[in-house]
Amino acid sequence: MLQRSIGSLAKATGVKVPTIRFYEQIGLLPAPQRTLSDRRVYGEAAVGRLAFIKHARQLGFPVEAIRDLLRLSDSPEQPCETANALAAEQLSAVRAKIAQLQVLERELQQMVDAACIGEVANCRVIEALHDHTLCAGGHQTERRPTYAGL
Amino acid sequence: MLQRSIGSLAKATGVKVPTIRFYEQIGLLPAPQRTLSDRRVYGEAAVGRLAFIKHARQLGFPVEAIRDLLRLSDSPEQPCETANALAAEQLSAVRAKIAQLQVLERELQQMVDAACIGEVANCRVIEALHDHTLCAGGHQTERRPTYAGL
DNA sequence: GTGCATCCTCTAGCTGCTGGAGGATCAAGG
DNA sequence: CCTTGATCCTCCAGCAGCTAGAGGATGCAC
Repeated sequence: MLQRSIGSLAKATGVKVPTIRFYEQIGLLPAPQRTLSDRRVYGEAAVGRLAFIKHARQLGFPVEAIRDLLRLSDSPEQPCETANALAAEQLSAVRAKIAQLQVLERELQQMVDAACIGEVANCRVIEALHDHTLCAGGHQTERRPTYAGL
Repeated sequence: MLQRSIGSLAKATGVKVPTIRFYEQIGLLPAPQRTLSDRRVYGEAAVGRLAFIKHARQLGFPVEAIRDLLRLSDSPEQPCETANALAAEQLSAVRAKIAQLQVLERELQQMVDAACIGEVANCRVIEALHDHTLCAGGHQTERRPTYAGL
């Protein structure tokens, strides 16, 4: 069977070497075997697992959710409701983020549309930032996002 | 003129006390006067400045951009092109983020639509994460975003 | 005077990596 | 055999933008 160094695994998956070590450290990737000189040696399974992680991260799943998804993936006889729930949760987090950004987009658009040519004293952008009442006021404070960093 | 404690300023602006101290530390807010017992004392100007910062943060402006905007706001005889440019830059950053999230939204939607009822072995969600070719592949790795954290 | 709120500084933690220091090891060329 | 450069190791610091806690000093009302 094929054995890989960490650099080879990095090339195969497009995940950087320090990131792979980081995933091992936080327990997303199992600690691999080592050579006599303490170098990590990976089998083919690691490629699949790391690709899974990478894909999930690209979709914005937080690490804790990926941990759950990997556990599920490792035990295929389990019911898959949890996986569905995690995906649904992530979807709604993404949608919430989009909606929030669209509010910002509208307000920024207004600022940019009203852009002045003169001095800062008459600048609409600065003015709008000073006077919150000029905007729709729809943007949120958004502390402690419930789910993903995104 | 009205003098405020840090707690009062926090209440007046909706910005938390440690955050105010943090803004002072990174130089967004000037260091205020102190009482004999070393407590911070703010004037009314601080309310306006902090509200400005809060609003800009809500709009997703990164701290460095806010620093620039505050400098501009402090010297109203300057031309306001920089302010316009910062707003435009922020707008395009927000738009880019929205576009990226919409790609994720579509892919997650597909996953959720295909959600299975049985075991993980047949779970579409897990399968989609394993097999990148099942999705549009449009999502980016998005390392080192050029502008805002958002 | 007693108790609680508020303030102070300092430090560490959050997420998800990224990069560097300082050193060991490996493989290839001369 | 020796050198060179790539790769590997561990550990630690840093990014953004806060947030929270320790441990202690005041302030104020009853």
